[in-house]
Amino acid sequence: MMRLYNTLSRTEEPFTPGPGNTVRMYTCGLTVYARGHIGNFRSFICTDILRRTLRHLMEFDVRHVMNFTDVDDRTIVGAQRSGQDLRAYTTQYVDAFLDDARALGLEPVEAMPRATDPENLQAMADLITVLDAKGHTYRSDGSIYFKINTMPDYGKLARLDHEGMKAGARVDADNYAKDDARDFVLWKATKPDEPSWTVVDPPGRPGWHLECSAMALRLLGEPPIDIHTGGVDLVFPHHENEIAQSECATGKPFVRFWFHVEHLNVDEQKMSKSLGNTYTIPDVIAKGFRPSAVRYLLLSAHYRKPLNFTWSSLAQAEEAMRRLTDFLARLATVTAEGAHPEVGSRVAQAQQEFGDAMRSDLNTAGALGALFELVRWLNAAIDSGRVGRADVDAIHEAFGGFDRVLGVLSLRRAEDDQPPIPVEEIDRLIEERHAARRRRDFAEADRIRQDLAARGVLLEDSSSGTRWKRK
RNA sequence: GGCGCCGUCGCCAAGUGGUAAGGCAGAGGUCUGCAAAACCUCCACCCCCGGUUCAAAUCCGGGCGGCGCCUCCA
Repeated sequence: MMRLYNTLSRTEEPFTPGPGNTVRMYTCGLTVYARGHIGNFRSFICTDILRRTLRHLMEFDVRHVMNFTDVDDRTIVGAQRSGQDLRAYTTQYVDAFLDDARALGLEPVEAMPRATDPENLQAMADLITVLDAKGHTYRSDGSIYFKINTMPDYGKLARLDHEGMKAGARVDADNYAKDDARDFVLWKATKPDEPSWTVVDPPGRPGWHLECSAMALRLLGEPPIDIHTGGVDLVFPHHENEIAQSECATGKPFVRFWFHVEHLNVDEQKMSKSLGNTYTIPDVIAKGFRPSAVRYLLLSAHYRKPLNFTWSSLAQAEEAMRRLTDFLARLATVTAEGAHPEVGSRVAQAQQEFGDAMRSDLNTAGALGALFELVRWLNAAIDSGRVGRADVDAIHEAFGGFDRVLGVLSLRRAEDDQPPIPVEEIDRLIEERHAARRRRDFAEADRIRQDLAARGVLLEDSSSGTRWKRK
């Protein structure tokens, strides 16, 4: 049994899918007005870990939808400024997202709808029609609003009370058009030079919250869906309003589990574009780090805790990964035949600990702890000759299982498979160095190693030969 | 003002009632042509003050400090 924290109840609850063995989940994806930064990707990576745990550890089927918000104030302004059509403008950021997602090892999801896809706009129009019929809407200045006071339990997710909002002294700047400051727009009136769609009367463009409800209900079927994910900043108003629209339209609970990922901070402050403290994957690569290290760092802390990003912690992640990959590479040096029962039982113990940690509300740090303890034990066993080829097969299988959940070792391996120097040249230089060492010309041997190191390839000698790795 | 998250070794980070996982960095050793890698040893009374308990980092109360949301935001 897996336990998962549910924002709706503010407690950890046992998780099982709804009817059948299929988990239906929805993730609020990126607004494609700019390249996503690693703060955005923290939430996507944590969601990916959730997805992988459900699939590969719990062995559920998963139907996972992650959307792109490709129409809002920022995308419209961006498109206008660049003189591009909205679709063309947003597509470049969709593509950039897909590149970054691949670099970070995100599993492809079952559907990635865009808000402006015709079938999604139609779904939004249908939702408005139902909400109209049930008396949850009103029109004002060409926009269509959702009327909060038609929903008795509005606010159950964020648990904000009206009094608190009033005392906050910060009120919506354009609430003059609304009956109640808390009412939100379903369908926005557009200015003459803005993109507009006619599926709804009056023509206009989608409100942000409406998109997600429409796409989730269209692509995931009968509510309630099992899990809905996003960053903590989406709890209010976005997710609260999704609940309002969806539940008032369908008359059923919208979502069973709300999964929210805490922020990635920089200098103890939220990483966000408005603060100008963001880093993208290309930024990280330009600094000499690898996407796998970013993935490792972002998954190494619990998803419900704030994580402060520093270049130093990224470097630490890089080193931690190196320990794991060095160990896996070392397995190739084991040549003895046979199997050792105590290796098998130690591996099984680690698998148990790993699974227990992940099932406990995705305790990735605890799971990594189990992994490193196993690595130390196995390294010692190899040192003393207590590991055979048959054990190595079992070890590889176990690590394959760990990595189907973490998705970081294979990512690292894929990066390592693309060394800065052609493999044939590395092999040739290693051979030359061997020759030099055989004639005890250590000056030449060291020169070759230093030359390779300067070009990003490190050599390690051992009794079973020399192996290379990327710096 | 309301709703939340958080404060554990130099750094990162688990643990949420029985006396502190793991990673990085550091010190000493083993191994080694050198260098790595690996292994061994060492390295924390858990923000403060009360309380509950045989027993608290872990529960309760009160502080102090950091952050987020309440307005577009992963």
